[in-house]
Amino acid sequence: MTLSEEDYIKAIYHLGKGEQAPVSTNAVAEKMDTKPSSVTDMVKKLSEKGVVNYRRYKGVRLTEYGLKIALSIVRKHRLWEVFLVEKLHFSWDEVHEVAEQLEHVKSEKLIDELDKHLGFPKIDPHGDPIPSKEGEFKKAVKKLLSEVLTGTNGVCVGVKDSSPPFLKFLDKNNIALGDPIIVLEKEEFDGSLTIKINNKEMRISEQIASNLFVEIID
Amino acid sequence: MTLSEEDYIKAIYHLGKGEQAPVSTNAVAEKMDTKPSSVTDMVKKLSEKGVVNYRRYKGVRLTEYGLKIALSIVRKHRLWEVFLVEKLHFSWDEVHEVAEQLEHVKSEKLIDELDKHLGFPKIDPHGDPIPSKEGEFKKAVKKLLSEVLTGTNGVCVGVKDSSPPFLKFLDKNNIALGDPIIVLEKEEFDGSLTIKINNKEMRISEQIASNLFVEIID
DNA sequence: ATAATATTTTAGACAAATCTAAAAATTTGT
DNA sequence: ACAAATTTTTAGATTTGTCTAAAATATTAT
Ligand SMILES: [Mn+2]
Ligand SMILES: [Mn+2]
Ligand SMILES: [Mn+2]
Ligand SMILES: [Mn+2]
Repeated sequence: MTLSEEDYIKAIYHLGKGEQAPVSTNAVAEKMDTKPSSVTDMVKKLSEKGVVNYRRYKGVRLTEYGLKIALSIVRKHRLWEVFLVEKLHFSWDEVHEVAEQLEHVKSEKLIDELDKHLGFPKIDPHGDPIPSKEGEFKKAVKKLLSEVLTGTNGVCVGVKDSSPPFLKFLDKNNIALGDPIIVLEKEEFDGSLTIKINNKEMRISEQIASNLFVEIID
Repeated sequence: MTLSEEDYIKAIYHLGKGEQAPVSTNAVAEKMDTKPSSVTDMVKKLSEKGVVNYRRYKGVRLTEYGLKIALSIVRKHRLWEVFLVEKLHFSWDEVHEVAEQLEHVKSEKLIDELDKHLGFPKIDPHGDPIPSKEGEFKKAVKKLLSEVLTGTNGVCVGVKDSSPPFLKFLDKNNIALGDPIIVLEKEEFDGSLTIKINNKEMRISEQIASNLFVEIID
């Protein structure tokens, strides 16, 4: 696969939320920052190659083969992210752009040895699971902070939005993955929350809460 | 620069042996495994960009700007080679192909941190010097084993040919960089040498000797 | 010096990935 | 149900990097 094909496959995978729903041409175009006409062309090519199922006007979805490819790219992307943070002291908001390039390097040995070098990590710096060589990973049981009940006791385990601005916001407010969180109060009016994190009380907006994943502790 | 442009710049650099001599179209074509007509096209484009000086039928040479770019690519290539050998347990004959891809990843921080992570190495696994961030490196004082006098006492410091077959040959015969070498005898007839390496006597062909660099110890 | 040979460039074509503008199909609203 | 709005596809053009075949230039040998 070319670099471009790989990026399309990954976009279709992410938009398909696992694999199921067919993905619209416009959705892919938006995610890839291209025009819908370009997507149509590429999707036809990927269909020829057996990577996706496509019927015009009906959207596109990965085949089993396509899903395998997608998972191998995601695996590479996330392993490189771990490498950048753990070994090269990147912060979690700086890794995406570089991993976006590194994920396309072709060498099975490279990625296997990298995996070993990193101690076979199971999640990336944003809390997302790293697929195994065989494409397996357990979908974490996590919920958006905005959707849990008042009084919930949990641990911060991931971010939905992993753009630099959001991640920098979390850093600035001393919120990191692994931190225990208690939801003290939910404000009806604007959806904002009062939480206790690291033994410190703070108030966060609905927008923040709906981009933070927690694992509930009972 | 695009990936392709970068590979052309690197090829012109290597063929130019430092920088001086103008490089022929055919030489670049051979090294890049393309057709001379493709080289002409690319060289025109690089000339527009100020990367090379080119006058038709007269060959091509890097500008000062072009040399800077070449050195930064060579730096990346060799740092990645060190990484692969030191951290990921690649053997020295496996690294070139992968470094050929990794050298094109764009991120200044990435390469600076990698350099630090590796302890600021000065040479790559094949004994070639790694340019500094500023493009400086000292040209090692090394000679081809085939060109030293009988009785010379030296240390194996590099290879001219770094293709897998040659490197595997050296591995198989227990010849590694850093090994002390004494030239016991030179055979007039076929240019073969009798050497003492690691306290073991062995005979090597002219072809081998002309691809091994030694640093002479007086 | 000139002919033969080798090298290099030009002209024209092609595949990949993209774009714009217009046409076709689908979806939505009344 | 049908008009309007939206989405998607097609047609045709563009850029990058490549190729083949032919023409131009340079080099070599007699
Ligand atoms: Mn990518
Ligand atoms: Mn990530
Ligand atoms: Mn390369
Ligand atoms: Mn090397």
